[in-house]
Amino acid sequence: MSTVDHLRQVRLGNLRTVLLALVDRPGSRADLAARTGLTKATLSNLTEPLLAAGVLVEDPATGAGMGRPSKPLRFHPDGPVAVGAEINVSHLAVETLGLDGETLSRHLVPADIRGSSPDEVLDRVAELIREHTGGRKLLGAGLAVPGVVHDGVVVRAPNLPELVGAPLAARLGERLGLDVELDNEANLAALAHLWPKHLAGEDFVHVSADVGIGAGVVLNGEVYRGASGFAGELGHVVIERDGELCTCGSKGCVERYAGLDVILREAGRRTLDSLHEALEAGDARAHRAVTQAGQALGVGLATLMNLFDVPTVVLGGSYAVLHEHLSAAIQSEMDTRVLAGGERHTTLVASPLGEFAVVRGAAGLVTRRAVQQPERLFA
Amino acid sequence: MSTVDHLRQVRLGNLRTVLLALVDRPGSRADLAARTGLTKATLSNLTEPLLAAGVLVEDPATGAGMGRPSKPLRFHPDGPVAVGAEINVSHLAVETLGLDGETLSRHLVPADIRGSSPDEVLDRVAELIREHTGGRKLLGAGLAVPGVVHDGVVVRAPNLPELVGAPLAARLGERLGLDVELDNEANLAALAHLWPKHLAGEDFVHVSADVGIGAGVVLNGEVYRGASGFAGELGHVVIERDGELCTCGSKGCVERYAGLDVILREAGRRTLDSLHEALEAGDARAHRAVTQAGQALGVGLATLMNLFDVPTVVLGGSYAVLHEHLSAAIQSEMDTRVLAGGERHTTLVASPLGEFAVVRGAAGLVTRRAVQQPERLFA
DNA sequence: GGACTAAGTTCAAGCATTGAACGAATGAGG
DNA sequence: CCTCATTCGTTCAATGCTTGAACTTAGTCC
Repeated sequence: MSTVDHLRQVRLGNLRTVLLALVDRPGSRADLAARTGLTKATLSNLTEPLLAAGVLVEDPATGAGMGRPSKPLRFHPDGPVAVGAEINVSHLAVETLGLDGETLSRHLVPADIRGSSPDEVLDRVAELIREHTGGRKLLGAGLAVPGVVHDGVVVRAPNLPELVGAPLAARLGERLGLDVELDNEANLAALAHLWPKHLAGEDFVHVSADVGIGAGVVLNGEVYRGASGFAGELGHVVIERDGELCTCGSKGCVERYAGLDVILREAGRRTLDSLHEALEAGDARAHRAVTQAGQALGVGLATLMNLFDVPTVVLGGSYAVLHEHLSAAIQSEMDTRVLAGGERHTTLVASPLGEFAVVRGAAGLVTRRAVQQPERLFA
Repeated sequence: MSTVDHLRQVRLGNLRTVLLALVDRPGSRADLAARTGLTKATLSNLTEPLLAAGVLVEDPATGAGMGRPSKPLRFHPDGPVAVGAEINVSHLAVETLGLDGETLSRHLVPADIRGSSPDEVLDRVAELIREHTGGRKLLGAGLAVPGVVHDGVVVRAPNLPELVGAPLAARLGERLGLDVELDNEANLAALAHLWPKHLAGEDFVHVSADVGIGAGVVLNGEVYRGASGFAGELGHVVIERDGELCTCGSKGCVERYAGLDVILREAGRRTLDSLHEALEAGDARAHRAVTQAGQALGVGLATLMNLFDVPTVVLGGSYAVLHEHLSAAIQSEMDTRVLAGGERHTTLVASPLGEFAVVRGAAGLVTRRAVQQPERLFA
């Protein structure tokens, strides 16, 4: 720690507070001072370099009352942006996100990834990113994969085993000349519900079924990843100790009863769309399949909630599509199995984000870091 | 924030760092400067008021080499101390703990609490505390109860329902004229393995069976309590969705298979001691009972580890007593059911703390807060 | 006894925030 | 049109923390 490092930390902390307030909504220096608890003097001082760096812009004065009109500050529309990318079994996706939380562009392209080498996949991802972010200054990239990630490397990916072991973050970083952060799709889908806008509170679990079942756990406003990235493996919560054998080696895992493949098979359908149509048409077999899955998922979620004590469950991915037909069974199991103290409720909601939740989270990883480590904005 | 509050925060933060270093072990100003990264000048400055307040003492110079001999600083043996108390179904306990982590006294008295009113119980606790802390300056008290705590109130206590709803922390505080912190015995037993000494790393679960089964979860060096204090309810993790009905309303909870009462019943024994003797003597029925419990507990723990991703499980309470006969079954279930990536291991150890883990944790709550909020030491 | 070494203290310098005073820009009222 | 009230934004001296270098102290080594 050099002489002034401590003071510098204070400044960076205040800068973070100001940026967080601006993510919430634009505001004049005086308004931001009131909202952050800092003084007007400090706000002038802190925002000056951000304006100079082109991160913020000053809007023309708005004279909507007495006194000198304020000049609201907001993120510069041509300022630096973040890009998120998603690698999945059957598609690639990219999204560009501004610091203000606005989506600038999003694209999803079908792609059969299975069998491709990591380098082939990364080439396509890099191309896709370059294609859709031309000209903008990039803060960095977030990359989502369907697997467990630790230290920038995929350590488990039952559905895309080719990716295991390769330093994807570093390799994509080389291709793009950017910092790249790699994370699990479940964690990123959860992050998308937390940043840049709180869509489900500060404590919740986001559950989705795409290939396996993944839960992204948000505790105290932070995605919880565990000591080695394996946290939130809801798919391998045991609900029947002597139940069906799972690919993971255990028995009776939730995934064997509530995985999307199981639901489709039991319902006698090939695709999620076809299943959804059948449900809307009142097909009994489809309803039975979904109800059974909901019950299994509800048992697993009840266990999760008794361990994590989070009040809210967000259904995402395929579960969000099915939620009208799925929620009752889940809720019923949770109601009887989650410990309740007094007025405690468990809330079950469907994600308002569509199929772009994961990429949005990937991009959010980057904008969030930029705000939390504001020194990066001046680089 | 007033003018100098930011600077004061820096100072308090440094004070905390220094105190943490001293909890680790005593040291001279120069040594502490090296360990904390602060300068000798700052260390002189920070420790001066602590010496003046009688929190620290300066030992006589130790001339063990060249140069001016150092005068090690350590916590004053007559300085302020913390007291912990435990209310349980069949006993009360108190422990006095110094800031240096040394136990000054500990007492456990059998007591049948069931049926007593909260005020009666608190009277006895207060008397016990006064009796065993005479003359020492107290930093505060920690109080452990076998139940879920939220905001200083017990909100669930299946085994001591009388305590539910009463503001125990405030009431004991009035009696003693001290700040009192209330917490769950499972959380406090876990804390005792974390503070003042790390006995099991920064991430672990402490599991104990006294009446129910409680898990204290430590994530990133902090006890995780959840949004409303219900976190870590391992006893109500479901291992058989259609299993035995539990008092909580659910079915197939771990507690119905691995609770101490179940083990004793299945083993045909009345007390833990008698069970232990039978196990040592090679009694087959006792071994079967313990093995079955271990299997059930192992399934629940595997689920917990797949959700929290902590590397270590500490067996405490009755489980610690039985661990030689219990561990194999638990470990076997965990080995097949916990997801593993590469070199990941799950470590299962017995708590080195005896029956005083809970009170020690209760007292630790107070010394820990004193170190983390050093301004309290000057009050 | 003198040189050497390391511990602890003193002190001017540096720096982010603050609050008060000040300047700027507008609306209200006569 | 002019003045006053009002609010926004800037300037500036003061504050109090850590720092590093210089200094003092208290021992060992030869």
